[in-house]
Amino acid sequence: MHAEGFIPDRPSVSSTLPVVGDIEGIAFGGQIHGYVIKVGLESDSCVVSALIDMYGKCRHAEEMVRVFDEVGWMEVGSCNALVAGLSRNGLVNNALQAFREFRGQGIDLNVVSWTSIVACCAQNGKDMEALELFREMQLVGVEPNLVTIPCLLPACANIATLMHGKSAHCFSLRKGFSEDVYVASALVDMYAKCGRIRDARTIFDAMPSRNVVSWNAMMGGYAMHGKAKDVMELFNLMQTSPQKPDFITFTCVLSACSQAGLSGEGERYFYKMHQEHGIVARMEHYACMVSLLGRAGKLEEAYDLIRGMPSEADACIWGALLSSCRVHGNVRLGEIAAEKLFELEPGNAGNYVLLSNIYAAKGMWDGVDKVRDLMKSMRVRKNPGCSWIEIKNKVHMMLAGDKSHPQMNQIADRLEKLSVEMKRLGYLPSTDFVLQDVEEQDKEQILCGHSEKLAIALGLINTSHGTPLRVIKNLRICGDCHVAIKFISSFERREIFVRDTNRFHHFKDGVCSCGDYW
DNA sequence: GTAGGGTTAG
Repeated sequence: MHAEGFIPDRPSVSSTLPVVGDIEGIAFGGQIHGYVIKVGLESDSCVVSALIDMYGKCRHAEEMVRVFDEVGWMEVGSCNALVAGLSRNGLVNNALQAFREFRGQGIDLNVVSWTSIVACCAQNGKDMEALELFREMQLVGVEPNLVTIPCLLPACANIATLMHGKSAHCFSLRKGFSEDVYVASALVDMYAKCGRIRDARTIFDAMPSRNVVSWNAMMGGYAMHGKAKDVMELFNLMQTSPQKPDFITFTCVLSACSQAGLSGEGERYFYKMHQEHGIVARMEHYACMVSLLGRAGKLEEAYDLIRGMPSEADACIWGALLSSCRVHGNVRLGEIAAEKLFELEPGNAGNYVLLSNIYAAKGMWDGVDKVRDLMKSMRVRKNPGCSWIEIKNKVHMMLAGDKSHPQMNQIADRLEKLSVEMKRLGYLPSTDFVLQDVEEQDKEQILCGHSEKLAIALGLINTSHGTPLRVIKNLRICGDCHVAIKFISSFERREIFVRDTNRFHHFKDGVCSCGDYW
């Protein structure tokens, strides 16, 4: 425009800035900001919103806030841009604080404002807050729209609250939103993560149009449920559709192969990804491949792959190697991986726990002690285990060792009876999974207090015979609990789904869908 | 003719 002698005005500036933000071109964005001041557009509301958006997208949060503060007045558009910008920069608490302030100031917040804050919470691990704000927006008379729903659904999916997810689904059906590709893709994801993989597929099949996210959500769901065959079938079906797979599609395919132990298949996909689809392998793909080879027992090959990588391996990759070493009891490579991980993420307790489990499985107690001392000196504490179960539309949260649940006496009774029955059938408590420095008999007690066992006992007490139980855990499932739940699924004749940080374990008739490798 | 909110993995 400049070259041709035109003078950019308000609309030209307002429509150029978001593009600058999208490509993170702060140098150009700063120039436009200078131009805005020069020609006196700095108090135009559209221009201000666009500037805030641009600085937010370019990760210049301080400058973003400065622009907002300097205007001297508040208007809903720039407030919305600020909340979104804070959220995008991971400043959740600031976003929540700003939002409360806007409400206090009597700003007339609209559906965009409320959707932004719901999205902010859902994207930053504040799932309960997202649900609460969604309820509140309706209480104050702001009607959720087509965009609000896919912002809310990931929160339902994260904490697996089928009740809230279903209610958002019903809302979408009533409002005619359910065929929107964003809404439907988010529904597929939500149902899959709530353990309802078949419902997810029903939604997927009914979609009038699908984009790559829809396909990925469905394949990711199958992968999480350990259904590698379905992932590959869907991948083939996708080839006949107009949608091209992207790098996420391949993480789904590769992780599915890894879960199912299909190392040959996985290696072929890894090759095809580059050769036939022109997708360059990222860290995530290497992590899948390491896990794929490692879980198949090819630990040396996995280590070779890491050493042959074009760039330094990240924590996900070393973590995949360490997990595989835990599965196959490889102390040497486990120590190598752990050393890297202690360097890359010294505060991550999970890595110490894995290494300790490797030592414990080999009876190397001095190793176990060494890890415990290291954790002490690094001031790393094991995250408390936490499990949820939804029973009759109420979510119950159980913390490891917590005795505060109102039905605690019944839970303890039930666990005692389960323990007797399991031992009769040959269960031996695996006290190796207890990392604390306590007496052997106390270890068994600690295992009984694991959150997943508490949640399952609660579910058994409060649901009728034969009802499937669905439990979500914040950490990887404990090895002793995994054994115990297999027994329970068998003699209680219950299907039990446990979603841990990685995947679903579907226990039925004494076996688990993961085939005991995870 | 202009700004501000959207789903997927590891």
